[in-house]
Amino acid sequence: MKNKKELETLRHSASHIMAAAVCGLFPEVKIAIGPSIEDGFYYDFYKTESFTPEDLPRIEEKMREIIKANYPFICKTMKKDEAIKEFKESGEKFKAEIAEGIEGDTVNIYQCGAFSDLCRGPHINSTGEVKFFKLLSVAGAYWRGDSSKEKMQRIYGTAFFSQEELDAYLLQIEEAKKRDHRKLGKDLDFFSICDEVGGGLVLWHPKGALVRDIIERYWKDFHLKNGYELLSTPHIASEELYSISGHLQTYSENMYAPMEIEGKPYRIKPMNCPGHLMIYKTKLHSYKELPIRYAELGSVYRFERSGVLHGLLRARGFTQDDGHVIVAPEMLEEEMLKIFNLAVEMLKTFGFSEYEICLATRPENKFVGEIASWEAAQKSIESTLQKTQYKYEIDEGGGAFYGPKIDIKIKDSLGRSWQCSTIQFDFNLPERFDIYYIDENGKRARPYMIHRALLGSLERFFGVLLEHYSGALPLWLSPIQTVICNINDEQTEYCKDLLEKFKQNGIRASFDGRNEKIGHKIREIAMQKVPYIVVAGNKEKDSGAVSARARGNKDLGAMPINAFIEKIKKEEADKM
RNA sequence: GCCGAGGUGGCUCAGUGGUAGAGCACCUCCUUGGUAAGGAGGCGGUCGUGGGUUCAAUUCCCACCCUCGGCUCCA
Repeated sequence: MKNKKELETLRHSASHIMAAAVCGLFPEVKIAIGPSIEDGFYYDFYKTESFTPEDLPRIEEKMREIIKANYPFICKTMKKDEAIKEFKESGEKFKAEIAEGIEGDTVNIYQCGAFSDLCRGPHINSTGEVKFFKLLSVAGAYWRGDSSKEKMQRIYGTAFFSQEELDAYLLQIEEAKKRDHRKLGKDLDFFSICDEVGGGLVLWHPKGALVRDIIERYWKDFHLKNGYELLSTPHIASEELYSISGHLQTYSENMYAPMEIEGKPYRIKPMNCPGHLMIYKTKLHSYKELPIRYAELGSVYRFERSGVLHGLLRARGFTQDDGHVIVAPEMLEEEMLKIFNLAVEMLKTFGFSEYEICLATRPENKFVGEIASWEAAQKSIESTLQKTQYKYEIDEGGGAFYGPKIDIKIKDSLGRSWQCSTIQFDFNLPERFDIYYIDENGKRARPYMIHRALLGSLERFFGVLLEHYSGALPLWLSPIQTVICNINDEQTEYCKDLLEKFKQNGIRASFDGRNEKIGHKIREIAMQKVPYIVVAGNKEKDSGAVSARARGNKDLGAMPINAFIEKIKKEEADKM
C-alpha cells in the first residue's frame, strides 16, 4: 500500500498526461490548472465548445499512447519573467496569470514529451508509471471559481496503483448511485419533492413521516434526559427581531423577502437562535441556573439558489435539531465537552462510529469580538478536544464571523463523509441581544452562548441515513418492522390475530392478505427492505407459531409467537 | 445564478415531421398457490409550458419553467 502523498503525485501526473492528450487532440485549448483531489484529479481547459462524454474514450486512448511512450517528467527551472513572456507569446494566458502570482524569481516547468506545464510538482519519474486510470466526467467550471470570469471545461478522472483499487472505486461509484437517497426515497415511498410545492421543499409520505417521528421522539427524549428544555418558536417573525440579531444585515441574501402584516414587515424564520434568546430575556437569570440549555426541532427556510438544491441533502425548508446553551464563562470548557459527548453518543446510536473532527478558528479579517477572547475560546475548545479520544484537525480561519466552532463529519458505509454535528461558539448574539445573568456578587454579567446541532438537520440526516444503510434501516428506525403473509384464505383470521398481538406489543406490523402467491409477496416486501417477514400457513396456524424470515434472505424457521415478539422487542430496545 | 445534459401515462424507459408504444403499478376476472414476479382482459398520455416554421410538430427552431451532473455555497 502506497501512501497518500504518492497517490496524489500519481494522480497529479495523470492530470498532466490528460492535459497533454487533450492538447494533442484539440490544439485550440488553453490549459489552466490540474490538481489531484480526494478521489482522483481534474484539469481545467479553456475551450469554446464543450467536451462531450463521447470525447472521453478518445482522450483516454491518446493518454494510453503517451503512457506507452513512457516520457520522463523533466523539471526545468526558469526565470519567472521569461516564463511569463513565453506563456503570453503562446497564448497561455491562464498559465501566465498563475506564474505572475508565484512568489520568487524562478518557476518550475515540468515537461513530458511535447507537453510542458508550469507546475510546483512533484511528479512521477515517467508517464509509464500511470497504469490504472479512468476519465469519469466533464463539467463546467470557472477560472478561479468566479462566474464572472472565463468559463472553463473541466474533465474529472481518477488513477490508482492497482487495477483492484481502480475497480473497487468504480464499483463504489456504482453502489453510491444505487444508494442515492432520492431514488430510495421514491422506491421506498418515504418522501417526494414536486414542482407545484416548489424546489427544495419536502413532502413527507406516511412511511417517511413515521421514521422522522421515531427520530424526533428519540431526540426529544435524549435531550430531556440530558438537561435540555424543549422550546417551540414561530415560523415567521417581525423583521425587527432579525435586525436585532443582525441577520438582516449579514444574512439577508439567504432570507426570503418580507411580507407585510398590518404595515409591519415580517420574515420567514431562517434561524432559531433569535427566538431562543427572546425566551431567555423574558426574565432575570441567576448564575445558579446556568447553564441553561434550550433545544428545538426548529424548521427554518433559507433561500438556496436553484442549482444547489439536492434532494434532502440541500433543501430550502428544513428542520434543524437546534440547541442553544447559555453558560457562564468559567463553565465553557466543561459544557463544550458535554455537548461533544452528546453528539458522539447520538451519532453512535444511529450507527455512525467514524468521524472527521475539525476545529475552525478565527477568520483573518471579518469577525466580531476581541482577538484575546477568540484565543481564549479556541484554547478552551482545543483543551476540550484533547480530553476526547478523537483526532481532530484545525481549520485555520474557517470559523464563523461570530465565533470558533467544532464540526463533526460522519463517515458512511461507503467511506464518504457528511457534515452533521456542529458546535459553535458565539461572541456576537449575547451582545446584540444584551443578555445577561446575575452573578455571585449580584452584578450583571454577560454569559457565553453556544449553538449546537447534533444531527444538523433532520432532512440531511435522514438522507445520509438512507444512503448509509442503502434504505435497509435498522429495526428500531424501520417504519414497518414486519409484514405478516398468509398462504391462503384459511389463515386470514389467524394472521389478523397475529397483527393485533404484534401491535399490542408495540411492533410496527402490517398484514398482506392479498390473493397472491407467497413468492410474489415475499419479493415485494423484501424489495421494501422490511426487516422481518412472517409467513403463516396451516402448519403455523395449527401449532400457534410463525415462520420468520430476516432481511437478506435469512430463514429463521418456525418459532412460537411470543418468541418472535420477544426477539423484536429486544432488538428494538437495543436500537438495532 | 452560471455551464452542460435531460423533461414521453403513477414508476422505469423505447420511439416518430402524418396527433404515440413496452414493462411494472392500478382495475376486473380466473387462479388458493409454502419463501424474490401464476394467467387473461381492461383503464390510463392534448409527449414540461408558451411562441414560431410547416398542409401537418411530441419530433425542427426560439424563449421560459423544472430536474439531473458540475461550479460556487451550505445544515
